[in-house]
Amino acid sequence: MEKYSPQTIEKKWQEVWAKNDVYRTEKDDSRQKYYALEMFPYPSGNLHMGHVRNYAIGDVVARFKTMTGFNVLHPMGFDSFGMPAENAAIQHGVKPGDWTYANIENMKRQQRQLGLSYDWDREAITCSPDYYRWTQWFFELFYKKGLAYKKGATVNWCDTCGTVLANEQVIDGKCWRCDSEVQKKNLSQWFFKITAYAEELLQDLAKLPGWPERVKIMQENWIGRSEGLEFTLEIPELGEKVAVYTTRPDTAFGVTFLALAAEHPLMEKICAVSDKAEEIKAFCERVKGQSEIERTSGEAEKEGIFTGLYCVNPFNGKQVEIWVTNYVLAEYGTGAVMGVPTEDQRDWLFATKYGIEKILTIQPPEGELRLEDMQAAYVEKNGRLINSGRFDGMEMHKAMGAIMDYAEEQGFGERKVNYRLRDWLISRQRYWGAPIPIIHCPHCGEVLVPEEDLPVLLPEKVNFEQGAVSPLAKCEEFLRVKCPKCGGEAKRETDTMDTFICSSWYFLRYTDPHNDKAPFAKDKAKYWAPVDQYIGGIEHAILHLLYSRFFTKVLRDEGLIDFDEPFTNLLTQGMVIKDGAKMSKSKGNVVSPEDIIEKYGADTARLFILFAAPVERDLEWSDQGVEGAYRFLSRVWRILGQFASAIKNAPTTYDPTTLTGEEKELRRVLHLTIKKVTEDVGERFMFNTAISSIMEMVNAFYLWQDKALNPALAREVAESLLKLLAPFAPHITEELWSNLFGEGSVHRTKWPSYDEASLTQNEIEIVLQINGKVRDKITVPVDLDREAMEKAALAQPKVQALTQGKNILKVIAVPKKLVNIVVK
RNA sequence: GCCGAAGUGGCGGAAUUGGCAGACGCAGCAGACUCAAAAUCUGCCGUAGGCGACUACGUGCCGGUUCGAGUCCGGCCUUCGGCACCA
Repeated sequence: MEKYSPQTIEKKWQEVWAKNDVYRTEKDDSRQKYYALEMFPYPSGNLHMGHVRNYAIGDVVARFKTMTGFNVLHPMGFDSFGMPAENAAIQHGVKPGDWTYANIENMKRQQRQLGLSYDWDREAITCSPDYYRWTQWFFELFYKKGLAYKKGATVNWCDTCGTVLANEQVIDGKCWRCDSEVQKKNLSQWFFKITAYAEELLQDLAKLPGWPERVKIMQENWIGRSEGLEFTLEIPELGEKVAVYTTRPDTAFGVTFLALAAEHPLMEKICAVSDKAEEIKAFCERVKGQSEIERTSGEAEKEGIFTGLYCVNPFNGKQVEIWVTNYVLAEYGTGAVMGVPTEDQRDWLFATKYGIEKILTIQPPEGELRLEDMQAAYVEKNGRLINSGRFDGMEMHKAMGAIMDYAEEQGFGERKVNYRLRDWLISRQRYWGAPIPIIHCPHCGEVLVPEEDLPVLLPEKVNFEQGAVSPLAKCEEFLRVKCPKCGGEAKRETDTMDTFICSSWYFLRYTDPHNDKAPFAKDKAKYWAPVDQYIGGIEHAILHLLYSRFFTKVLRDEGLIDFDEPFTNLLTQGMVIKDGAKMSKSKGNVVSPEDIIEKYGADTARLFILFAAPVERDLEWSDQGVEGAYRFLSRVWRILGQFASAIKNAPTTYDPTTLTGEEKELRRVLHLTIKKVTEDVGERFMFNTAISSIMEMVNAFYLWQDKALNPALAREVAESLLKLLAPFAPHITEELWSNLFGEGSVHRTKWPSYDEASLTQNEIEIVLQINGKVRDKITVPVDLDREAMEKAALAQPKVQALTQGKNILKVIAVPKKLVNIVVK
């Protein structure tokens, strides 16, 4: 027999599969669909192990679902706009498109080497004009629906990348991609109004039982809904009112100062009348210069400056000092906060530092708080009100409602729901993105590019010079355009779109990838979408998944699709770790998938990655573990080779009752394995235990290597073994299938079912415990009842010896499991 | 600080509903085969004590519930991930 040679057989079958188009999928209303999707990659140049893990998991799901009878959609594409392509252009003079497409070709080659069951005919590449035409079309849709708008904003600016970053893309004050310090800059920017869907994005998390709880919690926290009271305080000296938002209206009588953000709109008027105007201006400038991270860091010192002005607390008429501070954010709430030192720890620290008055307004249920003894604010949410006028003595939760009622009756406040979520800043001052299809006309203002003129193509001839301005803004040929409305000279918008927009709808494009009349046909999307199983890294738990959910809801409201949520089930895979740290070039612990494939083959790489850890947990890479996976596949190769001639000549059907006892046991193990693998793959996503049970079955098969085995049973074992292993190791199983059974592909066979009757055993080993400790084991008939079990247990010599002279208090018998004798 | 996840042999991990802790694999040890090595096959492999049948201990720590706890409850500790002055 020939030796197992993955290099030869893998290449051979990949060519056969490609030639015969075996993974091509078509809409078929007579069959139930299943949409399996892995997050598409950015074409950085090479696959890493994280990709391999992602695709291996997805491929098992897709192949398993195909074998169990579903019409499976399993596509792949590339999220191919983005900065690295532009950086390559700047640094090496390569065109971003050339660089990107070369990388795509290389990564596709590596994906093909893995033997993944993709329908490549459905490939979506976001930087292709056929694709971004529709990304622009969606922008126009959002614009027409009032969900895309422009506003001046203080934005996060990354000097290295020369672009604006969304708040969500700033990590620790640094650019999420290049890691350099983020600055503040004021620019006019395009936004998508995701906040219009805040409530639904929050509520609909309940419609996602197939999502990991932790992901839903992260999204919930990100949306950050709070209920509270917004009320206004008068500033008599200015003849103005200032609004504050609070989630603790019960503390409203304890307000002793008002804290304003440095960016607050009233600042100018305050400076006009304050005799400390210069100081205040200087303070505000300094605070604005600080990065958001500096201002919001937990360690940062709370700072402020008294404006010399006062406002009036409408609840008790008390005069309240107005301060400007560094710890109040302009973007959240109203940019002004009521300061209650006794019941908010930040306010406590601030008031203590600057000697501001403190008024205690809540007493805990037990004991008495005294201001002079307090070392920190009382932040517990229970107690009764004091120093709060008519609300004195009221339980605080009741008081919240009563105080809000009062504010609404008096007309100076109203209940309000606030969200932490901010609108999505989509403008990028970059070249390598989808151009925003807007024309700025001196007469007509903002004009959408007519639909028939889409796509707005990226110009080929552009200069890439290091600098902060987008190459598009310097490209005359792109810039100059006639106004579609009046025909006069006009200028194109030069901002491009955040790449998260491209990836917010790609799963819909896969359902109808070649459509040039629409982003997708409604009937095709209706058949295939939503995605049944989405698989990807936890790092996308918020941004990508939230944006895709937002897109889905807008498209649903437009009538393009008829479902609320894009991804019915979500699987978040763990990272691939080596030597205790995530694989990365800087740490020098990278293992190249191509090297592993070259040495052991794709089947080994896939099998190891799926066997070494449960999919949701981090996976520690082990070169020796890879060896083990290779040894296992070689074992399968050898044992099936050994039985090959017997299997080929064996009858296809037989009567299992004619088997010998030992043969029946082998058949029992086989059917037990079928049951286990079916459940582990189909219901639990426990691929590691599925593989281990296949290994156990192969071990049982191995015991027969030198013995005569019923050839029909050998055939049944071989057939089922290859089918069970096929989703994990598609090449070796296809080769062996072809060798043993001739025509047809193992991947087009029906998943094996198990014979319940074969699983039953006549006898079973049960455990005998005394006081919960295992003392003996006996073999009994499987259907023995409790009473007989007790009797059998008590008759055991060892049990008798150990219970001699002791009181038997109780005997617990659990059929098929154990007997526990409680003695004293 | 808040939220979330995890903690089991030398290592990765298993134990699905409260019922034999350590499946499967890796590493290690011994043997078979071989002139020899590799490959392969077989056996052993939690800790301590014992020649041994065996005994005691053992799932991060302390307590509880239960005939019985890795699993449930209460309180801690550690590690990892996310968020972090959100009013």
